Amino acid sequence: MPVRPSIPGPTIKRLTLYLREVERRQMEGQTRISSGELGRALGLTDTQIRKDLSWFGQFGQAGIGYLLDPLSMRLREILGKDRIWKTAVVGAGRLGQAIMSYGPFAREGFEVAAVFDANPEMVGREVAGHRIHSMEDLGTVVKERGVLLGIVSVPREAAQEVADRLIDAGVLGLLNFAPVRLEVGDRASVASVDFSSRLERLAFQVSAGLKGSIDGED
Amino acid sequence: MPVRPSIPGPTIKRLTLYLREVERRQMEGQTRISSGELGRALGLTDTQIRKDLSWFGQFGQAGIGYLLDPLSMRLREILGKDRIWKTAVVGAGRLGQAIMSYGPFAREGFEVAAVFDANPEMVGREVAGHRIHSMEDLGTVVKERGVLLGIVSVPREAAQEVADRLIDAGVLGLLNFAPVRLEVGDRASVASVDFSSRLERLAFQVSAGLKGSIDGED
DNA sequence: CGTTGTGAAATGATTCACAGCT
DNA sequence: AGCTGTGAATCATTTCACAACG
Repeated sequence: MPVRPSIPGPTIKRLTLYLREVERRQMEGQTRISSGELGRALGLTDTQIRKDLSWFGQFGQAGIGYLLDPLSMRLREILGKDRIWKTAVVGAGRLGQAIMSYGPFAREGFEVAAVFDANPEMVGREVAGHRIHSMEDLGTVVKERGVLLGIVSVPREAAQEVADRLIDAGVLGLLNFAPVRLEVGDRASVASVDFSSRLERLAFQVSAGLKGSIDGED
Repeated sequence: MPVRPSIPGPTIKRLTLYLREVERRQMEGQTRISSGELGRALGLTDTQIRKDLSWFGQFGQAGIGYLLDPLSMRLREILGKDRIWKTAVVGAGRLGQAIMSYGPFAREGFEVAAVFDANPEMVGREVAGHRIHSMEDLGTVVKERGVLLGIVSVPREAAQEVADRLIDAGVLGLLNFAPVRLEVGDRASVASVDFSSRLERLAFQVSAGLKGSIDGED
């Protein structure tokens, strides 16, 4: 993985979108695509796409475009999707359940390897094919199964402690759904999904009369 | 709402975090805060916070900091949280249910005013205190109840059609959970929560050995 | 020709540095 | 002394413009 200067965050985000679109088109039997066509599908400019890809070498053919097979393979490799990521879901409430049963999850190279919940009534039950473990077993189960990523879907108050325990057990990355900043120092990577911040920003956009998609962030 | 030049997207995102932190401290009885203290809590610099706030006038007191009461009031006003936003949830699967029963939702000025699902077995049932309506009734119910925001928690394939129907019914903003770009032209505002893109970016961060929080986007 | 790849220019956002208020 | 508000400088990202290629 030759990544000399550091790749812009926004580029990484778009790479995930390229891969998704490319894979969809592969399934439909398409074999090539130009940066212009891909851009139209995703609401981006052709230049942006070529610039993003140029960070990782040259995969296109001038006058033709990109072949989908090598492109998707390279994107998977860049994004670390050429392996299976074992994840632990902590918090088996409605959100945790929604995440576990999210269809694309498994197909996209992520495996729910363990599920934990603090509620004694949940422990032992099965949700979406996964047996729920007690929080007390978190350390041992996470280590035993070689879990690398943790999904934090617990209430705000419990999030930091869950993060600490996951990291102590050897987890390298956390996906945080709680509305707090997790303090992890340099012990792990953190990404957040902040549902209510997003909703608030939507309300702002509407108030301000801004129309169209305004993602980019978060 | 005096907003002359256009406010940076990242600023708006941070404003939602400021408001959240300020409100928490208000509940704890605190009455003032400096940009430095707020920054420390949120992992941001003091300068950044002052610059963000400066887009909306001057609320601070040199030598003292910011008074929490006027600050939170002004932030709510800026973000459009000085009113109740009626929302419709379309798709009452596990994700839709998780959203509806999300505690902070109501407290934060958003009201679930209607819920719809395409599955006939769901229609008529109650989830988290909300009666599920048939998709056929979407247009009439949304209009009747004056719904302004739509939450799209349906499978990818159905998302665009749901978006179109919500917009036709008068909805001004969409919060999209499906992994597609919704095409809305200038008929509405869209914000997306892209769970799998986030997870993929987390995997990338871990592969690349990048530590610490890396949000910002999405 | 249509399309890629990429330096150079333009735009956007953050950080610096400091004047000014309490 | 402690802190805000802000223009100027820096840094990051996007867009432009165009040479090179099939």
